[in-house]
Amino acid sequence: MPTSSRFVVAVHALVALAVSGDKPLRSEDLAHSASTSPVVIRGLLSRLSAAGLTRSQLGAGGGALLARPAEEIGLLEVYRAVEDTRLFTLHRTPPPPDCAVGGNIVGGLQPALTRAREAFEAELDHTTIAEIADEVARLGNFTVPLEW
Amino acid sequence: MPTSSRFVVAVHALVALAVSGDKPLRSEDLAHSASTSPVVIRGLLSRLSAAGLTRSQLGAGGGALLARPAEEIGLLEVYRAVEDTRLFTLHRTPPPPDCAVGGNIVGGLQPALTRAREAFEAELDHTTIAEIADEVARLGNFTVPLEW
DNA sequence: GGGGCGTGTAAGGGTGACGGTTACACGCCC
DNA sequence: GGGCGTGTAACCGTCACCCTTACACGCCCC
Repeated sequence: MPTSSRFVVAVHALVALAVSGDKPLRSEDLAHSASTSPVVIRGLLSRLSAAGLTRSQLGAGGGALLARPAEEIGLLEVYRAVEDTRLFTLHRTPPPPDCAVGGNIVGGLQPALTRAREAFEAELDHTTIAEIADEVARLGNFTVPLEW
Repeated sequence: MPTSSRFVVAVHALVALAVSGDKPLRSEDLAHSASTSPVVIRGLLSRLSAAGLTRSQLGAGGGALLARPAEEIGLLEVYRAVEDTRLFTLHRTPPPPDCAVGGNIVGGLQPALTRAREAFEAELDHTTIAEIADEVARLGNFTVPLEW
């Protein structure tokens, strides 16, 4: 399955906003930085602002800003805000309920799948946009906020 | 993205084989139990046998069998055997290296993504086909091996 | 030893999500 | 008020997934 690149691009955009500080960034700027199109970025920002992670300033000199300090934005929130797909996909058509295995496999398997998903999410929740931004600044040898 | 249902269907097939005991099951039987087609099942069995989890008996009365005790087959092995997609998809086209963020985001983000993937895989590795089979038998109120 | 059963694999088609593009209405700052 | 930038809809190309059909091969049973 092609999983979507939305999560990584959304983190990219949020890190760019964190690095930018108080200066709003246009969707065109973010699109250039992430090698995608402004419309895709605006679609992501639409979801992120609905989740309370960003806000937008209209008009000339406008653009996107973080709605909260980068230290308070965890990767799990970002993941949930932009990713539609589930970690596991069940049978395309449900198995027959009158089958000994088919009728009980979903119920029997679900707890294990849930545990794996929760372990995944808990680990994502441990990291914040600020940590990623700091690491990017360290790798790129620059300081936050960065003047473009 | 539609993620693939291969993992769940593969576990379904392996649980059916575990429940069946020594009696080989045809791809047609497994397909019926999982509400899919025999060709899809054979494609999964092909991957599972390549991974050393199942083996096949040709000819009349033939079918698929577990190559190892169900207690020794972990869900992570199954996942790796049949699933092609990655948990995270990076930018469709790589970000520009000369960008302060674009040039370092992948390197800065990778460790967090790896930790999440490893937590996910470690949790999957804790569960075996035998445990799922036991739970299915409990829910279905039957005993293993089951006569069909 | 031959007939038939069952596997393994390839090819083609339908479906759905994703990402890109174009287009356009609205709101806000200069 | 003019222009900048956002927000959203519509359309399209692409790709993985799953299903179906088809067929060659290997093995068991009679």
